[in-house]
Amino acid sequence: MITTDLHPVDEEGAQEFRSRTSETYARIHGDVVSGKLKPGVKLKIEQLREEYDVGATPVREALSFLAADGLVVREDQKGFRVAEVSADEFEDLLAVRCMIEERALRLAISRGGRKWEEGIVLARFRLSGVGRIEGNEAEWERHHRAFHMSLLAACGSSLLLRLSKQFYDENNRYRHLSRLNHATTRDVRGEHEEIAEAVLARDTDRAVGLLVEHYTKTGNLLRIALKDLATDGHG
Amino acid sequence: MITTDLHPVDEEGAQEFRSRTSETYARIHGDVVSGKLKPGVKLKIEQLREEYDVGATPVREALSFLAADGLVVREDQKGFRVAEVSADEFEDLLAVRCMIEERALRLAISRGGRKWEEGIVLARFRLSGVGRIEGNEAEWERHHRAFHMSLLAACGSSLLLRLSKQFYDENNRYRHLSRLNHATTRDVRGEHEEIAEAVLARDTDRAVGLLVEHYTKTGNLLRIALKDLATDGHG
DNA sequence: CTGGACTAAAATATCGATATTTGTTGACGC
DNA sequence: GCGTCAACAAATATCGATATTTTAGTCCAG
Repeated sequence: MITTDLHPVDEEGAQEFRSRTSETYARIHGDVVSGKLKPGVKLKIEQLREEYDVGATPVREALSFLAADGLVVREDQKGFRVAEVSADEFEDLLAVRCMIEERALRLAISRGGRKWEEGIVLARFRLSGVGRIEGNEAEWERHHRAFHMSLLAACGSSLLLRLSKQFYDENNRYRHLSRLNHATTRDVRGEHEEIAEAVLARDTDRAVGLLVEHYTKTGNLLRIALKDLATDGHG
Repeated sequence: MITTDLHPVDEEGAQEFRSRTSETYARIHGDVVSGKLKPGVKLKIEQLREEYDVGATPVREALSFLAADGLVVREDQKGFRVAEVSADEFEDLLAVRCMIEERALRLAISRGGRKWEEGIVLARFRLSGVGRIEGNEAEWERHHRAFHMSLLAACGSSLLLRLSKQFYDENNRYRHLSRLNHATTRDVRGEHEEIAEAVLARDTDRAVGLLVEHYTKTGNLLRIALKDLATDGHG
């Protein structure tokens, strides 16, 4: 297992953290992904120190980790800032993500066993259960991430899983920044059902096709929203 | 540009660092990749502090960054240690790396222009110039990395480039750990020439085939060496 | 012996303070 | 005016010291 426990929660939320650094990492990570911390914003240590009520060391450590993740950019002697977004970067991300997840999904379908199937069923059930009524946003987000990861869980490659999670989060940031409601725009729930069915039926090509289409559809919407963001978002 | 300047040198070596953190990161990174710091060993802050003559903060920041890179593992309240290696992890790495580089190479060949070609020619020349006589190891390593990256440089995807570099380094660690001499075992120089020729001739399929074969060959040797490492390396 | 609980030592994680660097403002000379 | 440079202010990077947690060792009860 290459990954470190600094990474955000995978399944159940509301864990307790064993270090200030982990907690601070999770919080900043969440704030960047959710768009609360906007692209390009300067991340002043003193400010974050106060915001999260913690010392400078955990803040700097969390930011260092985030920098390697790609969500934050560091420049020596000039501190940290939230990574910029752009249409080009997004295209790049989407394409690489599709490639990674396709591979992971194919492997998972060929290798996955009973336990993997049950994980998908469970994740699908949870996701379908929580409507996106306001207040449940966070919970829906968590279940949505868990669902998508459950599909790949049995791929047998910790590297592919790590990358899938990382890119999921990065893509998610774009979605939030575009204020794209996701669930309201299309029949996302239906798409999830379809994907889950295809996967569980071991219909590999169909599953991959649906998954990539799922991402591409969102991508197309994001692409449009990004243009607006680029034009009026300067300020 | 998502990457941060903490990453190790890409082209010319012997740069000066603008912060203790960068320098410490580069040094630890080098020591892990070169195998001087062996898999599983505990990275005690105090010890590193002394070794690199630097405070605790830069050390911890560098380690946090390395943890996200995957070269180091962190466990809350238990500090850092060098990431373990295993045959399985290596297979995983090799497979993902081939996929990533294949994509990057195809894109580079289709998109690359005059400048990209010149970069390859230059890198090939430099690599061929420095024989692997003892003492030149470091220089050869640098040119070798630069050569492989020059092939992909024009792929147009900063993400693919970032991943390629990361996986190159990780693969390189396995090579060093296996004490595989690389250059002596096969006609590696010839392979590099062949690859460069195919790439410059824009013979995409051949280039990809050669590159993947190049990695796979090394992989096969590493696989053997790894078994030995696993059996007698316990100590 | 064996195992659990307590103690001492080591190492981590964290804070508060300081030195260095960068950014900014405004006076001065051209 | 306009660029330049110096002093000041802000922020970063870094250190040294402290609190907390883990680890190792030891002693006794069973």
